[in-house]
Amino acid sequence: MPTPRERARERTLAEIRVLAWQHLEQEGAAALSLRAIARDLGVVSSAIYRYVPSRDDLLTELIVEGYTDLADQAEAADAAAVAAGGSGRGRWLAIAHAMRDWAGRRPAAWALLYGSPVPGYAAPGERTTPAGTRVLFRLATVVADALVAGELGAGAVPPAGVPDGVAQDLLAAARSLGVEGEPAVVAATILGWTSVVATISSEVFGQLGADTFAEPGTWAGLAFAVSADVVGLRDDARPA
Amino acid sequence: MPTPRERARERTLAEIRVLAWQHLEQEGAAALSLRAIARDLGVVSSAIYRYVPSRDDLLTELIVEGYTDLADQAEAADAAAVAAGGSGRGRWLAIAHAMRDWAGRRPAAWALLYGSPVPGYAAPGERTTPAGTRVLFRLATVVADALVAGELGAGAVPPAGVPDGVAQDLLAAARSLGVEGEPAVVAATILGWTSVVATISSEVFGQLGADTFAEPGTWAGLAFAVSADVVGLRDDARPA
DNA sequence: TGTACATCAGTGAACGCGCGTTCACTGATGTAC
DNA sequence: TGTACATCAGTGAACGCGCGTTCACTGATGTAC
Repeated sequence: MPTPRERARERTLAEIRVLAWQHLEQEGAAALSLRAIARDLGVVSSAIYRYVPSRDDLLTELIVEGYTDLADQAEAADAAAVAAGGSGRGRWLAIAHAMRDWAGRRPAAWALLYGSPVPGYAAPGERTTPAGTRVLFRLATVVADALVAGELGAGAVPPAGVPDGVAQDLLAAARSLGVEGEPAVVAATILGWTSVVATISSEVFGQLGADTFAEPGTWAGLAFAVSADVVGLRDDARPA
Repeated sequence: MPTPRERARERTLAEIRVLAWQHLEQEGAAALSLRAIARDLGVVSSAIYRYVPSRDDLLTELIVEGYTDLADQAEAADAAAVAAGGSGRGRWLAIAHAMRDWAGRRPAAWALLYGSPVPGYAAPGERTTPAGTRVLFRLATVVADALVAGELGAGAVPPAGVPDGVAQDLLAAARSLGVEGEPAVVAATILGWTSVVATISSEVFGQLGADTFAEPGTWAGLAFAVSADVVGLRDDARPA
């Protein structure tokens, strides 16, 4: 049973995280400041150091939290698709849309994870990688399941099209995620994932021009469908 | 004929731009500081204001310069491909590789153009858009030329796959670039371009894990080839 | 060619702001006897 | 149940740093007569 003091500490820590995310959403990662958080917390600036070792450490924690939240959403969407009897393509699209929804709700969090690096800060890989690879791992699982189920058609990467060196690297990368697969399939999965991330980023960062699409969701849907094609995930309704 | 004073001014302005790029390359856009530039210029901080109206204005100038330099490279690569009798696919790949080379040489410049937005700064579209759309325009031209030459096979976007609303938006966007085309072709072009940009960004920003690929260039080559497939640019040697 | 005036680059001080982090301290909460 | 001590949240002052921008100024360079 936690003591009152411990519960107060937990509450304060949670509030710090909430405030940190608010600042991040409003001013971006580079502007995240412990002093500003202390101000909002109604506490003198040095008091923050009772809860957070340093600014960079807080940033790392937020990154891990962001990856975790995103992955939770993506996995929940996938689980729902599986429960509804969705095909591999359906699962892929469900994950992509869940990622996009998340990014739309938390644009600065998306920028923190998939935007340009924060100047003067290097994320410690050993803390961020486990959470950071969860979504890609799930997508790889979807593809692996589709392969087993015989749902995987020809993707955009011909088996003979993967140079030897790249094939080696792909197999190693896949193995480090705990999945196995043909180099061409792994390559197509990574390309598809890159394409999903890029579609979302271009929308969140406004790179296509903010007013190009009246309904960005429709455009994203088209882009996601193409990413599924690239991977080779055909639907029953749309055989290869 | 420029007076000596005018020439000195030009030289100082040029030196300011060089120093600004150096700082950008080293610390990122958010850390770009007029005071630091003045220091490097060997001049008191306020003297910068004889040359630059404000920090944000300098940033805008650098963005335009970056887009311009990138587009120059891309167009030169395309022109060389044309001169060498390259196919549409060859031209597309030449442009993609030129973009990647440029990004490799100037990673911070790439981040400035295609990374997450600089906090607290909003680029004035009327100054950046003309330079910013040149590369996409060139790619669209390549696709249009390939269509005329009968080189354009089926892309990843089926003509019936483009929802009406999106088709409208695509035609409008294409027209604003000064090109015409079927919605499906325009959509595929934008998707291909997005994919090229994403491939380069993931490499420059280290999103795939810095050490995933022993030869990142080979991976990029594969990704670019797939992007050309998405657009429908088949080679003589690799018919659809 | 020489002089009077205008232009302009660069100076130095200042304003007001923000930041991360350390340190000795007060005073309340929790714990062991 | 009461007392003595340890733990810990929060204070307030300080260090040393950086930033953008303004302003009155000096002194050299350029121009018109």
